[in-house]
Amino acid sequence: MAELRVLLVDDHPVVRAGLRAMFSGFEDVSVAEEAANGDEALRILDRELAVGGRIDLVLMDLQMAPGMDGVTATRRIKEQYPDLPVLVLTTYDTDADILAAVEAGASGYMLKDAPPNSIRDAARSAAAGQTALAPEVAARLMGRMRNPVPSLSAREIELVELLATGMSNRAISRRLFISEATVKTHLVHIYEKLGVDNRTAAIAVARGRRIIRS
Amino acid sequence: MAELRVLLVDDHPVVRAGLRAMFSGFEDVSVAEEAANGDEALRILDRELAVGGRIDLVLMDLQMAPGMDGVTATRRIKEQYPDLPVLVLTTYDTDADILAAVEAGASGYMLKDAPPNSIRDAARSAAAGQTALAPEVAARLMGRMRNPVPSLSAREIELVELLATGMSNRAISRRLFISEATVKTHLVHIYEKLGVDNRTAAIAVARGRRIIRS
DNA sequence: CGGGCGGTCAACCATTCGGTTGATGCGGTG
DNA sequence: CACCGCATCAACCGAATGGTTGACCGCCCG
Repeated sequence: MAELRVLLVDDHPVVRAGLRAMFSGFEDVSVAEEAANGDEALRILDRELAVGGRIDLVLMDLQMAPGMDGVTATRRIKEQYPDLPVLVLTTYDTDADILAAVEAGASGYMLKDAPPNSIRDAARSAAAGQTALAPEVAARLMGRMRNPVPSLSAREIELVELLATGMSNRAISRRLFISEATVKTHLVHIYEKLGVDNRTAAIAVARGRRIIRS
Repeated sequence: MAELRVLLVDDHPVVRAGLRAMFSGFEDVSVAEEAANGDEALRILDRELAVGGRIDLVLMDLQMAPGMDGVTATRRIKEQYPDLPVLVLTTYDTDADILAAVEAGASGYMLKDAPPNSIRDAARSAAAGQTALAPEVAARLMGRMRNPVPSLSAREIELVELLATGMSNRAISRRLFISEATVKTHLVHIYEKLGVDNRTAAIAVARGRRIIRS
């Protein structure tokens, strides 16, 4: 098989250097380009693919300080280049992050503290059109499948995330373009599922269960 | 000058590989050892320095998933090897992290998204006995000096910690053996100091400023 | 010693939140 | 098709929380 050409998207030069060093040990994978944020990644893809260049895989961090975040960048990339696989490589494995990445069209979800071999294997799988999930991530998804009762819906997780930022019901309703009544209905469902009876307790439980990032 | 021998402490293999790759470009700096957490770092130092080995600088991450965190590890290292400089290299630049690192005896505080040159220069400075601060970090410290943020009292911090567990005012009053009225008074003061107007926002701000640990 | 600060408490009122009932529409599944 | 889960909205009420005023005490510091 031809050499795999990868675009790295991560705001940390140190991480980019680490991945570059890691891949340099394999002859069938090479880092073709690097971007520090989503905007830069899109510019590189536009430029590179327009002139007949080749990129086989995007390695995407989710947390990026300034500019476009990883989820948005992933969504944009999949809109413009649906066949280009995007493998998320990040630090956290919360439900909120995983669901957002999957919904945005990611081909896989790996954690940065994984051993180099796993990351390399995941890159190859994703480039081959397969789905590559870290064991921890796969376990969380399986848990949601098997046991849908205690797990929140995607919309409810969205609510809890806003809850945790300290927003009032009114503020949340405006942010999500829904009525305050709907917010309250969602909250009641969330309280039931988490076994609590107020918002601060809901946040505490959601943090403990890694539904949202701590 | 003799070659600088560095101990890397970071739980991410990718980051360690990146730093190793970065330093490999300079002949006067080399990565002598790597540790994935604080315990491992201390074991390596004990073993290495006992047999006459040489370590000139510790590069320390603050966030490490399992085992000893970076601040504790730094404190322990400075207790046992006061002359061994520890340069903190982390992702976040919150006041509490910086102050905790400085209090623990760190010789400097750099951010991972800094350009490789800056990190290399900081490593050299720290090894030479100087203090190395990232520009962003220096700015935050200066800002605190000029414009001290109203800080919470010990009692108020106690309140916020209970708040974050999801307890009601009544529950808090019972836990602390004070009246509900007193709880409310404390909360009003906390809201003023943090610039918010409800409990969940207070928790969010306190987390953001690392007043309470997540 | 006087004033400031932190901690305690009370009474009062407005606002927000929690909880219920009931209802509509949509999409997937047996 | 009928059912069910999800998301949406409304009206209503009691409880909790937010905000204000005012007060007392102990401690430290100038």
